[in-house]
Amino acid sequence: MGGPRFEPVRTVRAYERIVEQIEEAIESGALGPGARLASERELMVQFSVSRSTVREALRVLQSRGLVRSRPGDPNGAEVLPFSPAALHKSMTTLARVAELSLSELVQFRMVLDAAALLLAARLRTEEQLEEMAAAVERMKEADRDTFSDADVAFHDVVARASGNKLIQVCTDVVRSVVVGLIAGKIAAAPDEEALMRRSIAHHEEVLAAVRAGDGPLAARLFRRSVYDYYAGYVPEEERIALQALLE
Amino acid sequence: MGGPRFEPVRTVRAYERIVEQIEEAIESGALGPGARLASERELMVQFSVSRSTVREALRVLQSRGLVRSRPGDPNGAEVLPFSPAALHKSMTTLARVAELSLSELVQFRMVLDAAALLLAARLRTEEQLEEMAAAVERMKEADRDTFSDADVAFHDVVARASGNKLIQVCTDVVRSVVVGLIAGKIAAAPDEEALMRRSIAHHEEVLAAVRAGDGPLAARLFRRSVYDYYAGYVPEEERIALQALLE
DNA sequence: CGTAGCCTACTGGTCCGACCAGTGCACTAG
DNA sequence: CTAGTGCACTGGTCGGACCAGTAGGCTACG
Repeated sequence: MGGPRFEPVRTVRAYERIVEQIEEAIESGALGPGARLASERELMVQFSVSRSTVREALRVLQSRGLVRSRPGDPNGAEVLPFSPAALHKSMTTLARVAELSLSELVQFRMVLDAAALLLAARLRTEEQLEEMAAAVERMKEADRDTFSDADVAFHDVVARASGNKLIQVCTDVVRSVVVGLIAGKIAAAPDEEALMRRSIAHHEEVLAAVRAGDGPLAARLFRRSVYDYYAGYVPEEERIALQALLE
Repeated sequence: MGGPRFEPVRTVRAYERIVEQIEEAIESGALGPGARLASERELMVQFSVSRSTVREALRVLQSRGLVRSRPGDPNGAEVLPFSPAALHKSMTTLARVAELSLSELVQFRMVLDAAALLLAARLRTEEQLEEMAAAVERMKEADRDTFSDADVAFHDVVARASGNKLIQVCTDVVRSVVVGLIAGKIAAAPDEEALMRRSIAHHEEVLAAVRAGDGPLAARLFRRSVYDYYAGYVPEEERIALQALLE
């Protein structure tokens, strides 16, 4: 004992090394969006591996949303601009295997969008205010199908105005996961017409608060709005958890 | 014109179909954690595809953190319990390619952990309060290396006490991404000793607020604590964005 | 001379068969 | 009965093959 300290060696697969290298090139910016990787047959020469190994690496990169392959493309795989698709996928998986309840997701949305409003109330530009107002107008004239589009547009502007890209992406992801979950239980929807009218009124109040620069008020109003909108979908015993965020 | 409406056909690759099927089995619970998939050679019979195709599907599932393969394992791939590893990976990628600033990440942490505190102040059990207290005690006796472990432990209990698994996972992910980013610029660290003392004092105040059931106070104190701790790492022009959350 | 259409040289998707280095278990030799 | 060995599997990697696409050059026709 007391000899040289050996470290356990971690056998690392060939395809993982390839993933690491290409990933590094993309994340460091050496390969920007739109750039092309060499063809699989050329990559197998560059990496000195077989095509199977190259392909397994590309599959991983593709599942992470970093590249895309198209058959017949004379160039190799294309480097994609970042998209929250992978984040969305992970969160959807989380929602299913961890059995996330709707109330947990709605809670999360209340937290994130409220934070976005808090920041947006301070940092929004005049132009963004106009965009928000336009979105609310569209909500008024919308029917059942286009209503949520306008709703999304409103909150998208808010998220952008927050100046925090992470908040922007996450609000987007969470919102779509919630919508996906709601879609499954649309049958249980209460009176939609009344919900829409109420939601519009709330949005106008929120917009006014943002315009006035009162972030805390906007956040508070928004949480109330979300609660009102989703409470009908949430089992009664879970509503208490949502109310905890209303204060 | 006016003929039957045709929909564009999306060519779907064989390995994607396999991914879908296995994914569905896992997410629906038909295959729980610890369950074993058949061996690759058997799967290629079941799906009527070649082993390459099976392997590409498994690579994708593996990169999503759903299964793990080990060479020599007499059973097939193992179904893993959900881990936020995939979520973590996606967010790290986002941080790099979207060039997330440290302040954006810290901001996100302020928002999420504050929300966790807000909920925990209402829902925490006596036992969890004791865990939090124990973590703070460990912070007092810790040196530079173990300090952040105790810090993490404290906030982990809080996140658990919030009763929201999504918040729990996301706080964890964001925290480790922040730590990973900080580690790169540890050279720029200000006086750590003073930071630690101050952080401990703040944690005690937060704990007291949680014990008293005053969520808003706990959240406010926490945001201040995070700000004090990280402000030194953040470029001056970005601090304003953080201060917006202090109110 | 210009252009419409074909043709070829690529691409990725899939399949097959093979070999290697591990692992676990049954079987055997002590 | 136990210790040790070998076998029958596993996944990882390789090489070659074929197919269905695509893009762009080339040819033949107007």
